Amino acid sequence: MRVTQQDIARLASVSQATVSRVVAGDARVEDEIRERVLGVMKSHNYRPDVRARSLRQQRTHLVGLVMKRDARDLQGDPFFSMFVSEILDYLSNTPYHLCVDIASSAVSQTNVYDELLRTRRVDGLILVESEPRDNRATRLQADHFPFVLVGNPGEAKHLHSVDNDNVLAGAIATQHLIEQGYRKVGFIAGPSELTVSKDRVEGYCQTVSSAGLRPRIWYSDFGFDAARSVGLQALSSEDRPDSLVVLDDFMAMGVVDAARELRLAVPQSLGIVSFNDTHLCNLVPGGLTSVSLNIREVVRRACGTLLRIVEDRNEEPPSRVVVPCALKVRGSSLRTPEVALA
Amino acid sequence: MRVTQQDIARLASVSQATVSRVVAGDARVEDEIRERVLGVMKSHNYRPDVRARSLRQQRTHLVGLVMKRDARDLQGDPFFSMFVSEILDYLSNTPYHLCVDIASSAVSQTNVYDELLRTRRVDGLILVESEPRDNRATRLQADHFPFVLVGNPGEAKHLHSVDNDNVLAGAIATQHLIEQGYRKVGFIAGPSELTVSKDRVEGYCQTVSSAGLRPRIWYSDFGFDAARSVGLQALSSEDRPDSLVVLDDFMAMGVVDAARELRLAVPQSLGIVSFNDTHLCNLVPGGLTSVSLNIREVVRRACGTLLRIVEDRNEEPPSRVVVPCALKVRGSSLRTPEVALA
DNA sequence: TTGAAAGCGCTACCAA
DNA sequence: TTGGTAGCGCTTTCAA
Repeated sequence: MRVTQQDIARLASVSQATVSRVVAGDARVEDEIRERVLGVMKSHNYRPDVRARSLRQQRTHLVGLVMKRDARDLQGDPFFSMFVSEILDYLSNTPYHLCVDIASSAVSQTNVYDELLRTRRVDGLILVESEPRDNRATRLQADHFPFVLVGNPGEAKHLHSVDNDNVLAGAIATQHLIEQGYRKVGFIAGPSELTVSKDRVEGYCQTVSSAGLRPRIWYSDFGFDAARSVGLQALSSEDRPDSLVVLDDFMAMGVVDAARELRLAVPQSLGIVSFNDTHLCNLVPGGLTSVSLNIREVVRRACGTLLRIVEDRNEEPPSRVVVPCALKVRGSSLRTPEVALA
Repeated sequence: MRVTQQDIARLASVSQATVSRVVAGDARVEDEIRERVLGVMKSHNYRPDVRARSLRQQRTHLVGLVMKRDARDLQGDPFFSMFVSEILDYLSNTPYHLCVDIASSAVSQTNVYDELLRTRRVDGLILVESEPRDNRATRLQADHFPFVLVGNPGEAKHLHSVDNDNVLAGAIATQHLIEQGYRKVGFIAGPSELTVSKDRVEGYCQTVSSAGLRPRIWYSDFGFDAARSVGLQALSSEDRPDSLVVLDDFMAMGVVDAARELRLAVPQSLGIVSFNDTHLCNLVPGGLTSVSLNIREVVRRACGTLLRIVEDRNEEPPSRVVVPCALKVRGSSLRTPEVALA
């Protein structure tokens, strides 16, 4: 059977309350007694039961991550593993653990929300990839539930969020291609409801317009295969773009593959810029130019905020953190490679 | 304040025990009363508190995944995201959730073990990438704690495990290269203590020996960069191998990059075969030949077993499941491409 | 069929 | 400084 504080108390001839104090590191315990209790705890390999503690303290020391995407789309997506491993890295220096869930449909999403939060399974949530009219956030707020949105809160102002300026990111990517001399700059976006996608498209549109160019936009699902087939379609169209901004590295790899199939040389016949700056960028011959969103920093800020508002029971006023992004130029967008070497 | 069964009971003019029965779906409640209680529950948006339930039932409905690797190595590793997303996919049809942790050093590993298990944070564990002398398994067994090892249990027989036959997998990869006419077949392994690595090396050694060839083995850390530099080293050696078996796809990408830098054509001057058959395999021009370990099946069997032994309190006798693996031939190992097209 | 009550293991309050 | 004790919200006997 399991060893409880009651058992330790009996064996050390003290009250259970005293054992609790020793566990909590309370100073008001005589050294001699403390030693005795610690000795018994050690010899019986005692560890407190977090379930009881959670119930009592109204705190589980668990934070939830809800990815809003189909599990199959996540397959091999490096953004996901970067994101998760950065969270784990951050939490490993705290008493918190991570509970991951995934929700694709709106229904399962509400279920996850209910199961995770209303049941008090987790103390707080990290939300990613919100839609503009995201009812999750509204519901969480109504319940005064601690959460941090990684993404653009849009209209919803009174919430904690950490994000890049994705309009800017889209603009940076586009501007770079234009500066490299591309004139038919296209954009392969993600699902059209997503704010990340919308924002980058907006930055893209502003930039091509300013340059007197015409926008060409294609929407694709996430993932290699989806982007690959949309890429094939885009590159087979009559008015073929000479360069593409692609929503993320993984999708960009699909586009690279499409270009390969159509025997379009990158970057000569097709310039490519994407986002996230994951390891994938080094896998393309010559490298894939990508806008680094500094995911590590985004995650650290998000986790930091979340733990703070969890600890102070959501008293802290809503904050919005914008993490700067930066273009990482590699071969896929360099029509003039000698410049890169300079 | 939070709505409890007590509140519902008062509002519905019944006892708290009756509310509990309604929640549990107990048949012994009069229909009229059930309706009334359900009505109050709905109108007050009641959800049971899993913390209290966990304490009472001695069950958290949480399973733990402990990855034994440095968080930074996980960056962008598609194996990780495949593994996790398959688990999430499986669990989404069950009342269980996933708690992920990561441990690099032996110390942090013991901490994770203690924190997760002895504190009863999770009901059971999935262990991956064991070393041969893995004390985690021994400790877990001593405590009669439900867990499933994904990997080779080695000497430790009396535990649940799910695995591929990695000796066979190593042999299949090697045999394929030999059949393709490569004669200096090398192996870039992972950390030498790891059983996966050991087993595949063993299969490799057996196969090259049977073919009258000499083994050439290099050890590398996980990850793209580490494999890349070991690859550079291997391919710069005097007695350069004409082909390489690489421990996983991600590392293989590093080797591909190394080959590119050394201007070695794949597959003409260098044949490559790796393991896992992740999406990365399609990112290499011509494709990367890889041994599919059928991760989805491995995960499903592991989760299935784990939930069974969690539910029956570890009564089920230890089982070992071996999931078959299969070679997926792509361009990186095909010296005679026309054969592939046939 | 229903309610009263015990208790899961812990924290924290109040007395002594 | 220590012990007694009241819950945290729930499930599950045991009586009624």
